[in-house]
Amino acid sequence: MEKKVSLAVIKRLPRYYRFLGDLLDNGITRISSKDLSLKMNLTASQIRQDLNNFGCFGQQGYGYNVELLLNEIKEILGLNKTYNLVILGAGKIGQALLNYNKFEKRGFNFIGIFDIDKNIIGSELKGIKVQDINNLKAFSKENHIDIAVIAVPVANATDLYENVVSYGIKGIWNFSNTELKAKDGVIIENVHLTDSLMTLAYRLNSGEFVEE
Amino acid sequence: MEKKVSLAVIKRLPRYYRFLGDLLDNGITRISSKDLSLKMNLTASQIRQDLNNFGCFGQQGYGYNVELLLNEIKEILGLNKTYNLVILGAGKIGQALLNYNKFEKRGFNFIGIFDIDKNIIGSELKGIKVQDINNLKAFSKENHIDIAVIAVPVANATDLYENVVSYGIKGIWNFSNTELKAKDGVIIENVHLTDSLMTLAYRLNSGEFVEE
DNA sequence: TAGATTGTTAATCGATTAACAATC
DNA sequence: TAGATTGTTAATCGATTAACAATC
Repeated sequence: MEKKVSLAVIKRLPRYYRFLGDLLDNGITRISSKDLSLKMNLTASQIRQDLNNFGCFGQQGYGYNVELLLNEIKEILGLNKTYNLVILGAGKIGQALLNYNKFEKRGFNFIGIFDIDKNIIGSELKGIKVQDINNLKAFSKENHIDIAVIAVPVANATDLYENVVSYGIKGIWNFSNTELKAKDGVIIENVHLTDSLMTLAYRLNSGEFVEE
Repeated sequence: MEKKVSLAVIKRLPRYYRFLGDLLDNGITRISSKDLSLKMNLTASQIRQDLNNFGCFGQQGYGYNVELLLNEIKEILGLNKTYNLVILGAGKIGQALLNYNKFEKRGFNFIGIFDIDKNIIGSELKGIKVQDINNLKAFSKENHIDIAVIAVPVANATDLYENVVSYGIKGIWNFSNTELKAKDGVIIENVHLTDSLMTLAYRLNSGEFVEE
C-alpha cells in the first residue's frame, strides 16, 4: 500500500481537478505550478508538494501538461471507475441528489432509492421506482452497492447506518445531522449542512475579511 | 476586534454545539474536558485550547457546566441572532433547503425564493411565492438579506454572485460547483457536493481504515 | 483538606513555504 | 546553450498534544 496521504491534500484534489478541467476547456495545454498557483490562490510549492504525493507528473523547464495531469488526478480520485449508489430517504434532499446530473457524468450511478413512507413507495422518480427500505437487504444481495446516501431524519439515521454496514456497504455519504460511529473498513463522508451554515454565521459576525 | 481564531477551530464549534446539546438532552449537567474528549474522539487538550480562544468557561476541579457552555457556544456562533436568507434557484436543491425545518429552528429564516423559469415563478412553496430573479434587486432594498443561497446551475452562478454582491449582501452559501471570487467583506461558504463525493471515492479506493 | 480539573505554557508534530540542485 | 521549472530537501509556521502550576 502507498504511503498515507494527508486528508488535507486529498480534499484539495477535486479542486485541482476542476481547475484543470476549466483550463482544458479553454484550450490551455500546459501550465506551470507558478501560473496555476496564481489562478488557484495557492503557493506553487504547495501544488508541487501535493502532486508529488502521487508521482512526478511535470517536466523541468516546461511545467505540466494539462490533459495528462487532469487524467492523472482523475485516476487518483478513482473517477475512472463507476460507483453504484443507493439513496436512503426519498425526501427533498434525496430527490435533489437523484436529479443532479453531474454525479452520473462522473460515474456515480444511482441504482436505487428507498423510503419508509408507504405513500411514496412505488412511485417513480427519474425512472427509478421508490422501494420499501425493508427491501434494502435483499437488494444489496442482488446488486453491488458502493455507497449508501443517508438522507433520512436524524432520528432514523443511526439505526439505518448500522443496518447498511451489516449489509456490507463500505461507503457512507451522510446528510443527516448526526455523528455516525466510525468502523473499520467503512468510509464516512459527512455533509453537515447545519454546521456549514453555522460556520457562515460565525464568520459573518466576526468581521473577517478576504477568505478562501 | 478579538484576536483571529483559526478556521480549524471555528469549524469544530458546531460539533461541540451538537454534542453539548445531546448531553443536555440526556440530563447531563456537567462534563470534564477529559470525558467530552472521549465522546468526541478528540484530546482533552484540544478541547480546552479551543474553548480558551473565546473565554474561560470551566472551573478547576469541576469541569464545565453543560448548559452554560452550550449557551456560550451558541452566542459565539451568533445563534442568538436571526438571519434572513433568500434562496436563488427554486430547483430541487433550493426546495430541499427551503423545506428543511432545522434551519428555521436555529434562526435562519427563508424570506424569499427566486428563479429564472417562468413556469415556476408565481407558484407557492412552503407558503412563499417564487419570485422572478429580476425582482431580487428591488427585494433586497425592501428587506435586509443576510445570506444568499446560490442554488443555480454553474453557468449562471458567477454572474448571479456578482449581482448579489452589488446589492450589498454579505453572506453567500454556495451550492454551485464553481469558485466564486473572494471579495472584501463578503463571506463565502461553499458546499461542493461533487468534491465531497470525489473525496469519498478516493478514500474508498485507498484502503484507509478508521477515520474521523 | 485532598482530589480533580482547569487555563496556559512548553514541546511536539505535521503541514506549508522557501530554496536550490537537477534537468528538460 | 541559456532559461525555465520541476522534484525534493531544508526552514518555517501553525496546530495539536503534553505537562503542570493554579485553584476550585
